[in-house]
Amino acid sequence: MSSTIIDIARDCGYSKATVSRAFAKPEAVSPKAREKIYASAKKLNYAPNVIARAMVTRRTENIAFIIHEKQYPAILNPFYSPILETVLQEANRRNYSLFIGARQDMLLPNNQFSIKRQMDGVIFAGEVDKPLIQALRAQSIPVVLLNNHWELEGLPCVEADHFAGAVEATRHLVRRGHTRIGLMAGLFSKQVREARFQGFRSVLNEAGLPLDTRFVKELEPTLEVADAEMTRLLGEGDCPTAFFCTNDTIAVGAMKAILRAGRRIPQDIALVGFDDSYLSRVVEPGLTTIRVDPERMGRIASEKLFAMIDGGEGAGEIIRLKPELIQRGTT
Amino acid sequence: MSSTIIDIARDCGYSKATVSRAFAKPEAVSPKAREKIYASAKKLNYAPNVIARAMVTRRTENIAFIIHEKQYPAILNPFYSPILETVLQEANRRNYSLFIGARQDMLLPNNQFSIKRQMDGVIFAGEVDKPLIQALRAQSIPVVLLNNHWELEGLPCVEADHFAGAVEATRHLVRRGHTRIGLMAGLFSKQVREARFQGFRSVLNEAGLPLDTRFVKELEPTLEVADAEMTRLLGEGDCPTAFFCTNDTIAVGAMKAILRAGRRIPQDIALVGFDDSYLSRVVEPGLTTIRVDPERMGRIASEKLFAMIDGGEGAGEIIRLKPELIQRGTT
DNA sequence: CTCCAAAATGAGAACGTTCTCATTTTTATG
DNA sequence: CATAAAAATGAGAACGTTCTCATTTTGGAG
Repeated sequence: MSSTIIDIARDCGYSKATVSRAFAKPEAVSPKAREKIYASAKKLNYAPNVIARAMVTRRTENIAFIIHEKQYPAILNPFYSPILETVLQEANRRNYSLFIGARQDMLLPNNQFSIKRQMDGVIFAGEVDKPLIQALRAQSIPVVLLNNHWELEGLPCVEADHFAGAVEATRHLVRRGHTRIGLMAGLFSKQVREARFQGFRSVLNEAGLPLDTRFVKELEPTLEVADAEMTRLLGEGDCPTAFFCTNDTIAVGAMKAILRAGRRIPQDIALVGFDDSYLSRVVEPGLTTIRVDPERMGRIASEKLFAMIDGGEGAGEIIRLKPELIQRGTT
Repeated sequence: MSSTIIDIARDCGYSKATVSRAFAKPEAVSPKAREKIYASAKKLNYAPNVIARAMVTRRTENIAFIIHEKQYPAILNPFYSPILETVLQEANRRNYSLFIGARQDMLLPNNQFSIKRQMDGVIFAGEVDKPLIQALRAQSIPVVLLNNHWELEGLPCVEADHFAGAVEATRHLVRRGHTRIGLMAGLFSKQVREARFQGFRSVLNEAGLPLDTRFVKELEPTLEVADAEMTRLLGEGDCPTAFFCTNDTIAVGAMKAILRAGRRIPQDIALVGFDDSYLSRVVEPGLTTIRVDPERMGRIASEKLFAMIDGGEGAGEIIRLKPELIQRGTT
C-alpha cells in the first residue's frame, strides 16, 4: 500500500541507507541527494515507518501518563488535567508522543503485569499501584511518580506538600477570626488524606481551638456528595463559620448548598478549597484556595523523566512543592 | 537488557513460533506448553515486544485523538474532554491505546505532513485541518471528524446539530416571554459559528423580534473575556433581559459579571449556554444549557473509526446529533 | 595534475516478532 | 492395533528501518 524506503531508493537512484539518513539526519546528506530524495518521497507519498525505526533504535519516542484507576476518569480530573496538559506539551517539545494509559492495558495473557506498549518512560499519577510499578521497573522503564511517593523503592516523585497546604489554609481561617472551623475531607489516598488532616489538626491545636468531630466529614470528592453533605450540616444546629475543604470540587459543592440555603459567602460561612483548579475561578464569589502550580509539577516531572530516559539512572529524590494561598472571595 | 522470545524459547525448550503463539493466541498452544512458557517468561521477565509485533502484523493498536491547535489546550477544553474520555474508554475496551496528538508532531524534515507515529486510525476534532487530513488519507489511514464536517472529501463526521441547538435555546427564551434577547457568540470555526448564529436569528425572525446589534457580540470563548464583555454590556443602558451564549464557558463568565453587579439570575437577566459541560453544574444557580451527549458522540465516532480499521472503507456519512435543552436555574 | 583528507554513499547485518507451510504428535474411530 | 484426522509444533522468510564499516566521490593544497 504505502511505499517504503526501498521504493524511494529505487526511484531516486540512491541507496536505502542514504534515504534513511535524509530523514533521520538530513545534514549528513548532500543537498543534491536530499532534494532528489524528498522529491521522490513526495511523489510516492513516502513517510518513514516509525515502527521499523523504533525496532532498531530501541526508542519509541513515546511516554505514557497513567492515572491510578481510583482517580478516574483521568482526563476529567480537574487536578490532574492541567498537569497532563503540561506533560503533553513537554513531550511534544521533545518530539515525543504522549499516550494516556489505563490499567488493564498492561495485563498479559499469562497474568504478568507489563507495559504492553513499548514506552520510553512513564509518569504515574495518584495512588501508587505497586505491582504495576514493580513490573515496569523489572523491564527497566523509567518511572516518575506524581503526588504519591514510595520511598522504599527510591523512585523519584514530584508532589505537593499536602501538610503545609492544609496548614496554610487553616491558618488563614484562624487569622480571619474563625474559632469554629469544620473540615470536609475527600477520600483520597491514605498519604494525601493523612497529610492534609494532620495539617488541619496541628493548626487547631496550636491555636487552642476545638476539633468538633460532628463537623469533620470524610466524603467522596464529588460535587453532588459535597452538596448533599453540606445541606445536611446546615440543617444541624451550631454550624461552624468556616470550612476547610480538601479540594476545590468539594468546596464548590459546598458553596452550592450554602448559597441555595440563602446563606452568604463569606459573611455567614467562609470556605477554603485546595488545588486552585479551574473550578475556583468559575464560581462567584471566586474560591479562596491552595495552589500548587500544576504546570510546575508537570514540567518538573517531565524533566525528571526525560533526564532518566536520556541519562540512565535517576536519583529517587522526592521533590515536594510548596503550596501558596490564593485569596479570592470566599474568605 | 530485557529478554526476547528467543531467550524464552531456549529456556523452555520450545521454538520461538510456539512461544509467540502462547502470547498472541494462547488457545492454539497445548496447556502443557503454555505452562512451561509462562513459567520461563516469568522467570526471565519477558514481555512481548509490541514494536516488533506491529512490524509484522502491520497494526499498532494505537489510535490518535487530535484537536486542532485553535482549540488548545486540548485536554482542558470542557467540551472535548468528556468526548476524549469516552474515546479513551472505547479504545481500551478494544485493547487499543490512545495517543493525544498535537499538530507539530507530524511534520517531516522535508516539510511533508504525515502522521509521524504509526496509527491505525485518527479522530480529528474541531476545525478541519485540510493539509494534514489529506496527508493522512494519502497514507490511507482511517479518519473520523468530530464536530466539523468536510463534505467534499466524503469523510465520516459526527457532529452536533448546531443550528437546531441554537433554535432550541433561543426558542426557550422566547417562550419564557423575553422580547429583548442578546447573543454572546464564541469565535469558533466558521461552520459552528454560522450554524449557531443562523439558529438564533431564525427564531427571532419567526417570533417577530428585533435583532439589536449592540447586543450581539463575538468574542474569544474564555471566562475572563466573557466576564469583561458582560460587565461592559451591563454598563450600557437598555440591557436585554436574556442572553444566548454559544457555549457554557461564555455563559458562566457572563454569570460572574451579572452576579457581581448585584443583578439577579434569572429574575433580572436569564441565560442559556451551550454544551452542558461540567461548568453548568458547578455554578449556582445551575446553568440552563443545550446538551449534545458527549459520550454518545465519542462512542459513535469510535465505533465508526474501528469499523473503518477493521472493515476497510467507511461511508462518509455525516451523523448529526440532536441537541436537547437542559433546564436549570438560569431561566 | 597529484595526493590526501573529508564528505558522501553503499552493502548488508541486525532489531524481535508473526506468518506460512511443512512436519510431528496426539486423539478418535473402526 | 492400524489408520485417518486433528492438533501442536518447528523452520525460516518477512516486516522496514538504522547502524557499522568499507568504499567511492569531492574539494583543496601543493
